[in-house]
Amino acid sequence: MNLKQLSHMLSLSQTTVSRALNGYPEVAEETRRRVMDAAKRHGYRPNPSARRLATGKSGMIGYVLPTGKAVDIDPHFVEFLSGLGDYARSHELDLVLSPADADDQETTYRRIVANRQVDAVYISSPRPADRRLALVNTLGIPFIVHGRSEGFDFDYPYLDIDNEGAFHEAARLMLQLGHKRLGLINGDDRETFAIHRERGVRRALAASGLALGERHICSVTMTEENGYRSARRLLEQDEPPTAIVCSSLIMALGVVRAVRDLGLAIPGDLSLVAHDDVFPWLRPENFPVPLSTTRSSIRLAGARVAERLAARISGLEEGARGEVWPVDLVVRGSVAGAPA
Amino acid sequence: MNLKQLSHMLSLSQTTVSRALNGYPEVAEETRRRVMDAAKRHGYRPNPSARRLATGKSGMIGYVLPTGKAVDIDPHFVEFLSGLGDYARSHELDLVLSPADADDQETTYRRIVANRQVDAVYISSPRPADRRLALVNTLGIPFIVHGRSEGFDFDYPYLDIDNEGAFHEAARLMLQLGHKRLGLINGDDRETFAIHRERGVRRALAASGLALGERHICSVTMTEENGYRSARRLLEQDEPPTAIVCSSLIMALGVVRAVRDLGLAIPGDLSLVAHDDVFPWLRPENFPVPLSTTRSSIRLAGARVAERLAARISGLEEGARGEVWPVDLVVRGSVAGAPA
DNA sequence: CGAAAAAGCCAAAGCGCTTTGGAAGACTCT
DNA sequence: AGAGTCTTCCAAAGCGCTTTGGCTTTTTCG
Repeated sequence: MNLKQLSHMLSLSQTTVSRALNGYPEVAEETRRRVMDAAKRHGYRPNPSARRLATGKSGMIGYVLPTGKAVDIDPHFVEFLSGLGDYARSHELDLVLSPADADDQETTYRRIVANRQVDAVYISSPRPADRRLALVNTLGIPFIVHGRSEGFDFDYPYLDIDNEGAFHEAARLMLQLGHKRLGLINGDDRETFAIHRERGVRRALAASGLALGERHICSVTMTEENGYRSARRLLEQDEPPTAIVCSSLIMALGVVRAVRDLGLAIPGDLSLVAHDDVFPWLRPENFPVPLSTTRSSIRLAGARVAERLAARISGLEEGARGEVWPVDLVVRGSVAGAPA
Repeated sequence: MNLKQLSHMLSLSQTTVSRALNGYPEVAEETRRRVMDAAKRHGYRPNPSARRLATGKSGMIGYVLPTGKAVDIDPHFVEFLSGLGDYARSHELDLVLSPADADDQETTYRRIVANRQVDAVYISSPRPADRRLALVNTLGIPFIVHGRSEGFDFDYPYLDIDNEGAFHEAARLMLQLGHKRLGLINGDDRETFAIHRERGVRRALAASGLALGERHICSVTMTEENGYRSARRLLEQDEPPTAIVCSSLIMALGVVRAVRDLGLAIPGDLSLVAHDDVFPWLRPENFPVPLSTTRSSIRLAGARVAERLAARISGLEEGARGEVWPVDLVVRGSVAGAPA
């Protein structure tokens, strides 16, 4: 059932039927009703390919997926996706993932924009002066960044959590408990979120006249194994930290294992806080010692990004609005006063 | 730069240029070269929307993503996606995720097929007599199932691992080590993979004249917490199992925690084997006691599914070929002889 | 050498929608 | 009543590609 058939059986022109369906004003109310009614009754749905060709709009949002033999997709992605999908579903938005060589995403961005394959894109895990950001900005496709970049002379729309504030609070808590030597097990410090977190910790320390030495920072991809290695590196030096702030629950697993291997105890010998993106399958309260966390649901962020993308596509949102969500600090059993 | 312009500057008809580019035979070799050359030089790329409208082919593969407030996307998905994307990239295939109400995916399948939004789809986590499978089968869109269903009177193309064989081997190993009481911590037993795994364990036990009682089976969604609860349930009964086979590494984390909470030891009091889908961020060799696993890379499966989908789209693969991958049994420190 | 077959190219008709530029009729206003 | 203004609808022109059917020109072969 296509427009031609439908308009023919209504004895109307395609023009009128099309306008009636798309809510244009120049069609009589009664006619519109007739059309809408017939469309529903016959289950007419405009062919998206045709509509796309005519309008250039696709009704889809895009994401360029970096891939490669050595590239692992972040497990956070799936949670973000849950939220995104949840919103997108209720608005009949589809998401197209365009896999790209991790080292050459530009080609892919250019392609999907030139081809008008999607109406908007989102960018995640941005770095300072991220080239993708500059690119989509000049390409002129609506977009939203999940996270933040730095060092641009233009503003851009983003959704981020207050990473600096969160880690500032976490570190401050440790300091208040009397800890003097803090360790930071961070994610890849080429990404802005990690930079912000480190900044937060440094700021808290500075306020107490302390500093964060190079040997008290680890910056690694967030795997259990790296959590373990980092913890050992931190804890096996002279004057090891008595408190650690860690960028992910998965790494925290490794930290806990290392602590145990070293014959230490949490929170007796080491206080631990980790960032929790709220995975359904791994919960901080279920750690051997319930884990204190800075918590922010990445899933909600996904939903919000979808919502804002939809708003941008339909012109409801404009400009470079940045949105920063506060982060909860949830204190559980894994923190205590500094050992004597 | 579109076809019209390109053909005009070559003084050829659109027909010829189109044919030259798409490898049709009725064009002279020299002409084809000229065309290809000019196309490359001017960076001509056919507009996919137009091509779609004309051919009905979209160059994308689809996946219907079940969503909902209470629906969690499986973390395995992201690994599968890595593989899929890796292959898709090299073939300029995009993946479109169509979010659907988890309780009504049929509408979405019908939509993407009717709209010809994608050339093929894949289905994951199938259940016995899975309705999605029957649906896409009748809708006539090329598809591949990742996993298997059961109870249909038609065959279908799939890629699955030998879940039954894997868990049969795992259980047999336990039996050979003298264990008499086995526990199974399985995934959701409405899904075929879980059924197959249970079947494998039962078969191994039966061969030794043993059976798997209801109280020795847990069937739960695969979270750390459920792993913990299941392990406690199994281990706190009279005559608890001395060996457990577990369906995922994530649950195994919970099992390990439970064992520790109960003051037991692995492998002294309990032998443990879990299935490993090969996540980059959680590795069995890094468990407190290196974990024995049945191992199969879900990422490779993703790549293979993409490959086969591409083959189906281009007509290279036909029929209902099923492909079952063997599973490695990797023995590490977490298994030992049954306690006296 | 002439007829038949093959090779090489093209004009034009779709694919199914949106949108432009009117046109006809109804209504308002002087 | 006639001019001007809305209102409501329509024919037709795209959007950029593929594909059908046909038309020349060249090659093949008895």
